[in-house]
Amino acid sequence: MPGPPKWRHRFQGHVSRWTVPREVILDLLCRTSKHLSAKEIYSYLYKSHPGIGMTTVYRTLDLLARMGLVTKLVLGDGQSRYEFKSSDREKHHHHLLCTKCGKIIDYSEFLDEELELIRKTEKKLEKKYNFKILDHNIEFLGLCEKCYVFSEKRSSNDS
Amino acid sequence: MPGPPKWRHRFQGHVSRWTVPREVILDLLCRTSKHLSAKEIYSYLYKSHPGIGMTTVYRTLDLLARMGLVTKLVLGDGQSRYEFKSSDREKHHHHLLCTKCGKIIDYSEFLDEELELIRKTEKKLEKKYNFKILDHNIEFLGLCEKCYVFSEKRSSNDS
DNA sequence: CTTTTAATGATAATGGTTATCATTAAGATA
DNA sequence: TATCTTAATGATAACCATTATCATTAAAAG
Ligand SMILES: [Mn+2]
Ligand SMILES: [Mn+2]
Ligand SMILES: [Zn+2]
Ligand SMILES: [Zn+2]
Repeated sequence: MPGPPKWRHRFQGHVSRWTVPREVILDLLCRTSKHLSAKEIYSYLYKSHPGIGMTTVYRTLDLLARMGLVTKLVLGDGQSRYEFKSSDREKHHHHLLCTKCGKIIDYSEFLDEELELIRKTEKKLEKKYNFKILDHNIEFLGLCEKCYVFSEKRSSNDS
Repeated sequence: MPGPPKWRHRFQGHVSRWTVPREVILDLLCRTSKHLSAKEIYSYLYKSHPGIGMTTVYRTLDLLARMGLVTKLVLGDGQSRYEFKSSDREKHHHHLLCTKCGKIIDYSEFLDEELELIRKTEKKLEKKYNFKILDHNIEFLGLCEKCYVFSEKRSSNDS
């Protein structure tokens, strides 16, 4: 337990020991806005903590996800990605996903209306399907700016 | 090309040959409302067409997805799932996903308001992020009826 | 029917994730 | 602070969905 156990209090009731890998992985995720894969996290931490193994990265990410501190994104590119899940509503966001290059854009504008409708829909769905709704995913798929202009050039050349 | 080539016309411009595996896989998907994995499709077809290999199932599903006839669902349970994507708007739907048992519920009620808001949001996002939106995913995560009552029993026993 | 070659399918390879298990170290105790 | 208990770790192997290879097959054109 070297350094200030910045996140220890969060672990009450979830696990019995607050360890270096857990501190460091959570700390990395809360400092970045990127959507990191396990391997990327491993590679990044290797510089400062070469002792941490891949297995522990996976186990810790799974733990953090179960605790609700981290969101696991499964986007179909072969590896899961993880992002810190801030508790304050300001940072709640949804995603734009480029199906060509994999780019991920967070957006949090226009959410007020969106979330209001979601609440209403959730209530109706919970009642109709006897389903306890705990979270939602909203993502828009398409082409980012770069990929779009590229595909336009191609289709004009293919004439 | 045994039997009526029910789907052949759809392939114009996409591929040069309309084959038995393609016909049979697409036919299976359009007849079921389930969300089938590649292995499930392979197993099912094995009864009537033992010659079709797993590789072809994967290749065909990928083709159908690129053609827009099928939707690929990546839900994080280790295998992708596929469902027929009807062109008529009546059958457009979103999903309720049970994070405990993996159950998938299609819902198409309450979509009018939802889709209207989506259109508006899409326009704003396309403008702001120079992003060409082609599709959307909306899913609600939680516990299905069975898994919810089970978790309630457990927590009351744990007192 | 013959030809062309897109498409197939048996097989091996890939790669992300998980299971094993001996070792380590967090936190409790004295 | 030194010692103890055992949760947690990490090296390694195993798992398994998906993809790559390549010889063979069969759509469909002539
Ligand atoms: Mn994000
Ligand atoms: Mn569905
Ligand atoms: Zn892109
Ligand atoms: Zn369930």
